[in-house]
Amino acid sequence: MPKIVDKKAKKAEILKAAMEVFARNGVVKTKMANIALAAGIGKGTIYEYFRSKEDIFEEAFNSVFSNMETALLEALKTVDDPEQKLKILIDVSLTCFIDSDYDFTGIIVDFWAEGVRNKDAEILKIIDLNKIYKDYRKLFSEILDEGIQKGIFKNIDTFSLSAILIAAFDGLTLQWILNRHLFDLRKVSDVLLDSLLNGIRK
Amino acid sequence: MPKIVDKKAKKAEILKAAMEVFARNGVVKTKMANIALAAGIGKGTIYEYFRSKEDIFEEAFNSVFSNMETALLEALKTVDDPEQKLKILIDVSLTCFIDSDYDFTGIIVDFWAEGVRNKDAEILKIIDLNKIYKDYRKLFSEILDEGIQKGIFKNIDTFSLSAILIAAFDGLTLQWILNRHLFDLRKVSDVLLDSLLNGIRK
Amino acid sequence: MPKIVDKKAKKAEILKAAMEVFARNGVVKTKMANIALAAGIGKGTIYEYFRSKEDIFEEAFNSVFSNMETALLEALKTVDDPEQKLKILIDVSLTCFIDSDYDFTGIIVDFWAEGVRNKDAEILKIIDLNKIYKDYRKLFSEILDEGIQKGIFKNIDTFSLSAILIAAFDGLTLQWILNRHLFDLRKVSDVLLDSLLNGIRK
Amino acid sequence: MPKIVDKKAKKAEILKAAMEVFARNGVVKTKMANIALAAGIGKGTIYEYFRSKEDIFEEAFNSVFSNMETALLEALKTVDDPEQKLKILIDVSLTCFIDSDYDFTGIIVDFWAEGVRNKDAEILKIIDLNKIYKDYRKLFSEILDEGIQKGIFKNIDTFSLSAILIAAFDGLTLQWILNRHLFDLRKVSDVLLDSLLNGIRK
DNA sequence: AATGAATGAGGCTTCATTCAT
DNA sequence: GATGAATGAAGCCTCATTCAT
Repeated sequence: MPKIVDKKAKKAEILKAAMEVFARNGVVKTKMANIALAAGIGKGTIYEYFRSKEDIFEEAFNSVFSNMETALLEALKTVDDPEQKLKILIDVSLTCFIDSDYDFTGIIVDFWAEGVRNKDAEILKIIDLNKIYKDYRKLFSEILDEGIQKGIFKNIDTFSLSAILIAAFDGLTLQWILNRHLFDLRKVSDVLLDSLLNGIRK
Repeated sequence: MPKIVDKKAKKAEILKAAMEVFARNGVVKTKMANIALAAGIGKGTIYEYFRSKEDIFEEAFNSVFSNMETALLEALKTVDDPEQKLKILIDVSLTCFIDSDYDFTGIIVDFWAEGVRNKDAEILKIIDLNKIYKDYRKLFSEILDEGIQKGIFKNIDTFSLSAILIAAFDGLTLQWILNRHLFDLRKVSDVLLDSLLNGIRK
Repeated sequence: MPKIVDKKAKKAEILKAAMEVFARNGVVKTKMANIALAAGIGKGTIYEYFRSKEDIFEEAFNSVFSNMETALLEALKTVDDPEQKLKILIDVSLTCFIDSDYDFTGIIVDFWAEGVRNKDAEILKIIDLNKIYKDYRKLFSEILDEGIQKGIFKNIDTFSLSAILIAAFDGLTLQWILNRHLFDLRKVSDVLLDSLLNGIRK
Repeated sequence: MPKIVDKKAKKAEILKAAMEVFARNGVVKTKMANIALAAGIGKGTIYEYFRSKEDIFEEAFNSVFSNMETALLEALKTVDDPEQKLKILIDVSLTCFIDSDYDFTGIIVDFWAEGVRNKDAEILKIIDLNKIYKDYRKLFSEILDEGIQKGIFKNIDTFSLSAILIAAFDGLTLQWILNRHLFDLRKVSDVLLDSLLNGIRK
């Protein structure tokens, strides 16, 4: 009988190793040999679990964002108040970036770079950053709409506000990545949300 | 009698060609041959003006941000009112992104990705995105401070506000890059600035 | 009590599977994994019966030609008349090519290619196409000699005639492999043999 | 000014080197490194002249057969008599095989093997052995038809005869490749043609 | 000064073979 | 005996850089 291996677990292990290397060196500069070394396996073994380097990237990408989405939707179920929902949305998003097992903030910028560059290419179907932002904006605007319906928020342009809100958090994260000692991302984010809520509360 | 060549002009020409290709294809996917073709010269000639591909990237990076800084400082001289200064700051920044001779929004994300990744490396001295953001925040916060001093603005945390403002513009630009038909970047930016000014005006 | 396996039978099974895949895809393009799959066993198991891929090829090669030789010799026993013997020789040869359980005409060309290339190498002892042709020519020329002795055939150069006869059948088979709808190999072969017999009969 | 190179000549040089290695080791077993070594250039240089290994194979293939066809058609112009034409056809064909600058009999079998295997694949358009045989048969049958029309030959099945004739020469060449000392290919070929002509002359 | 032909280090991927179970 | 997970040697190809002209 052959060695029994939990293929799923091992694949996840390799993926984790790959993402660590991606985060450290960037996707393009990451060599299959690096991933193999990081995963403690041979180069060839990677191909037992992934078809290609691009395949790894794709799975890493999907993993990050689907994990995030799952976490977001899960967390949203726990509360009912729109203001609380917004707070949760930001909190969970930040947790994904900051408190992850390993540091994958760096990888996100790479994903951005790759996603932006490939916005017209065929990879678009795989790494469709545009769709991800669309979904993310929808998540925000639905909460804002709900708040308006419930009479909590003023009658604001929820689309623009969602875009701006997401933009601000993205941008803050970027600056924070560059120098984590400069400010407490969570606190500044809270300030941002509070200012926003102050501005839109009836 | 040797051929007389304006070395500086030719170098600038090559750099411009390089940035066009960078913008179109991304830094990593850009080959020296592409740059040579775009510049209408031979591959070897590039090395008469640049030491390496990385050297070109470095100069491109510096060129973008020093040009932007020059443009910003120049424009700021023309007005006195802090609110006008903020408006100008946004306006010129956007112009750099949107209305440039050639589209270099894509290149920016590459710069981000490269800058973020190299935050700990020795290239840091060359591609020091952290410093660039620091300078940029300073530019904003000085205007905000000026407004506070002049009694126009409330007594706000100018550091955080600068960071948030820049963040929002960065993030909006990113979303806009991904789908330019989604919104008018200039208009949404105006909305953002107006909301901000409304919130901080005395 | 260890599992009892008829090693010979299983080896033959694997060989058969290998030859099917060889015939379908060519020797070089055939992977050990393909053979294992076709044989319904694990990759590792192949190595319980064969030392290497080359070993399989060698056994396949020998199997084809020794089977053919056995079949030829067996069939020759049933008749006495030289003309009938020639007819049988052709008939059985064609049967080996055409009516085999599985199509192994393709594999033959591979054998040719490999045999020709290795005519000077040490594999020569194993895949000695030259010897095979020698034996085959001998088979023909002995029948022709017998015919001459019996006064049925003219006093011809039996060596050359054997070579030419075999050559013609090989070549026809090749053309037929390339386009089986072009002609009926068996009929054209009959025509060839008839013409020959007409030419050499006393 | 850069080094001036006769690209066509160099490409031909590389192709020649490649064919020598193909002939020696077989197409599949030939590595780009072997070709580079044989051509006295670096591995990378090959790619300045050929797109891929397959491209080299294709050009080699076409070169062999188009050269042969050119030589055949050229030679046929010099004579008028159908019998002479057949003699010339055989003579030039053999010259291509035997007296070539370098030994490319081996490569032919590889081409056969490759052509036969790929008879259903997309390479078919490139290495269409079937078409080559068709053309070759046409060449023969037109001469035979001409002979019939001129009243020199009996009213024979020219298609089958062409196929058989080509087959016999192919097959003889194969046996001769395996052991060149066994017989004089040219003499046996003459014998074959003479027998044939004897059989079909009115 | 300018060039582009030449290169080889280095990357991705394949696959025959091994070996722990 | 049987297996298939693991492997690394080896192959194809790319491309930044060099250098002879």
